Amino acid sequence: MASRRTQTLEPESQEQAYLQIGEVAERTGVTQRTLRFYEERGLLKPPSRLDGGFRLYSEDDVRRVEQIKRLQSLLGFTLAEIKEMVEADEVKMQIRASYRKDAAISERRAKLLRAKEVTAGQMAVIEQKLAALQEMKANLAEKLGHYDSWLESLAEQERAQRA
Amino acid sequence: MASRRTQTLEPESQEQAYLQIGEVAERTGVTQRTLRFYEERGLLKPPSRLDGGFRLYSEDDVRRVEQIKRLQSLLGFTLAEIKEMVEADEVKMQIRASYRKDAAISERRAKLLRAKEVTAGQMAVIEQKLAALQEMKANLAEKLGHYDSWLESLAEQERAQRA
DNA sequence: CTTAACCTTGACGTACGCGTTAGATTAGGG
DNA sequence: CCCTAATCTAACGCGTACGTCAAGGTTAAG
Repeated sequence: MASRRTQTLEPESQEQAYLQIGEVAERTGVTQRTLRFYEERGLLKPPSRLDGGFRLYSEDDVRRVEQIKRLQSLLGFTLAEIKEMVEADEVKMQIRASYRKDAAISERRAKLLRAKEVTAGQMAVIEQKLAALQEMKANLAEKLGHYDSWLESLAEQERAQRA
Repeated sequence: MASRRTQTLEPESQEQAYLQIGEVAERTGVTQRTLRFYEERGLLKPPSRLDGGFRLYSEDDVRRVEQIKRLQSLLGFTLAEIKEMVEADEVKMQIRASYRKDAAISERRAKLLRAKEVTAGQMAVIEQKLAALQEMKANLAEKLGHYDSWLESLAEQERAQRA
């Protein structure tokens, strides 16, 4: 049994600890197919590769996959919508990377404003969903109250009957 | 031009104002195909029919369709999940209908407890989503704060440069 | 009674989000 | 060097949630 799995692929000195696709799949709970699919659809940037062609993911990639799963399963966004959101994050990363660079101030401000705009849009979507959820929660709470009062009245009937 | 559309189909005396499928589609924003599809999948109970076979929907049906749309588009539930939820509502309706009937008290209590259980389950799901959404909102708010402070520091740089 | 608007039941088509082989290649312990 | 687990690409399959004809039947205004 040639059980492999160098899992961290030797974090030489203190470079990134790269992960192969199987590890990422295990840690995130999605399948390898799904990871390749997300790459196809542009949700994950093409990861670096080992000489043989094996994909090498970073911890950032893992975090992104987890974010995708949250957006998808908990909030019901489509992959297309999620792609827009992660692309906004990309912009943010780029800005952070070029922050100390010598880009023109007006250009940097424009980028920042754009990033802020996109984030505000995401915020609006989320607040809309929040409001809808809170309304539903209130409705359910009301129903639960009804059930309880009905149950109470049943109990009363029972006491009356036993008398 | 024989333009039709009796829309309310004569609310004789004060019986229900029935709607044909086209009206329901228009009011709810879904297609007729979707309404028939929901019926196939058990999300809408088979509506009454006109002698010719035309479907006749009630206002309750309209409300149900709107509820389905909310659950689907805002929260990303599948039709299967939504079916469970509307079936819980059916149970509630049945209970309300048989409330004055002479079913055994223990049986009615069992039904009520079951309905309460199901509703509590829905509540749990919603609270989970609420928590996730609030966390995301907090994250986005933090990002927005970062952007603002960056923009401020840019403005400061600009003032220093002009001096 | 005609006719336009509306409805009916199939039945096939489609976009999304992966699942599932199949066949070849690579990695690394023994 | 060999063996086997792990990964690769390519391609077809599948369940969900409808869209989109096709070929008629029904309703109501004129």
